[in-house]
Amino acid sequence: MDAITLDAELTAVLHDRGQRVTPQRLILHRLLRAGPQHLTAEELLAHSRPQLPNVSLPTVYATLDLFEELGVIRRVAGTGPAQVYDSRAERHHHLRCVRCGAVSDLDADIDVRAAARAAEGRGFAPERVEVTVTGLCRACAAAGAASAV
Amino acid sequence: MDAITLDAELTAVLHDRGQRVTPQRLILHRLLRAGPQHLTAEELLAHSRPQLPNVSLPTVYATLDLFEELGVIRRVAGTGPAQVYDSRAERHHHLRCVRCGAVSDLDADIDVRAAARAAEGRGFAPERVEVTVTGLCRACAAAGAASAV
DNA sequence: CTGGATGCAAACTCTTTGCATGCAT
DNA sequence: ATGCATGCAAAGAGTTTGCATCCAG
Repeated sequence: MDAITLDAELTAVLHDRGQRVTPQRLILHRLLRAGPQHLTAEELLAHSRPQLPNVSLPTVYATLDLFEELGVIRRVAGTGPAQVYDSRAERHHHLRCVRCGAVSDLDADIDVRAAARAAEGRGFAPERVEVTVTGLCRACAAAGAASAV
Repeated sequence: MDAITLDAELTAVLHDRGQRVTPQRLILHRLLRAGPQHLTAEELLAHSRPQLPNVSLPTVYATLDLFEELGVIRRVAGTGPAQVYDSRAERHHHLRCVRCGAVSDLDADIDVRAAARAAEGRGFAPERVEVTVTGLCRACAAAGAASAV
């Protein structure tokens, strides 16, 4: 299956699966394509309010689960309380600020084969290898240097 | 500061910080050293029951926070509901099963400098680089092959 | 029509907070 | 004696579930 990046593609995939094409799904999908790459369910709900005044949080969660199953989005592994979803499903890596919790993409050519091989050697069937760099983002590093007097 | 792996070292560090050496802290520290490497607060509570019948969950959380601050343990980035703590603080990587959620260590020599350099290039001050391999653990791969008929 | 999807409300889990008591120093 | 740490209870945040209604097919 190819990437799902248009309304028509989402529609086709849903039909194939015998699932329905609802305004909520189409609009949330559009918002995920157009909006911030990393967001929580609550944030997506807030973004959708103008176009879907009555959308509910359970629907947002259900839709995010569905989109994750379709490979449209991914959950970002993290240590905070709220799940962060990533509207880019393709393989890439992340920076996470330990102070403000912000997540941003790290597009770097990291050789990850050693990790996959090591995992296979332990009987593990790797699907994905993700590299996460934790530290201080530019803003927090600056603020930290000032406040750490 | 060196690694804290003995009661005496924990005692010394706590004294240095003007904090108290309580039975709860000592026993939880011992359990973390001796028990499973990856566990949740609830699991640690359960493990501590025999030795600390009255210990409470808030105390476990407070102690885990403290130990994380001391660099004794680490939180494992994940997508599940419950925080998983790792009693090994030294740098290593993780395998996470997408089916059963199990976390295990991956000790592999992965060259992570490219990621750190890329992060620095974006104004990020990297503290740690972690590689997480997601996929199916041996048990779930076997079960999946059977049930995915 | 029919059944999957939605919205609402409530339940549930995990984690944090407030406060009185207790204990390490 | 001092005040940090604990235990209990309750609150809070995030997520899931149950169920009646609605709407896409």
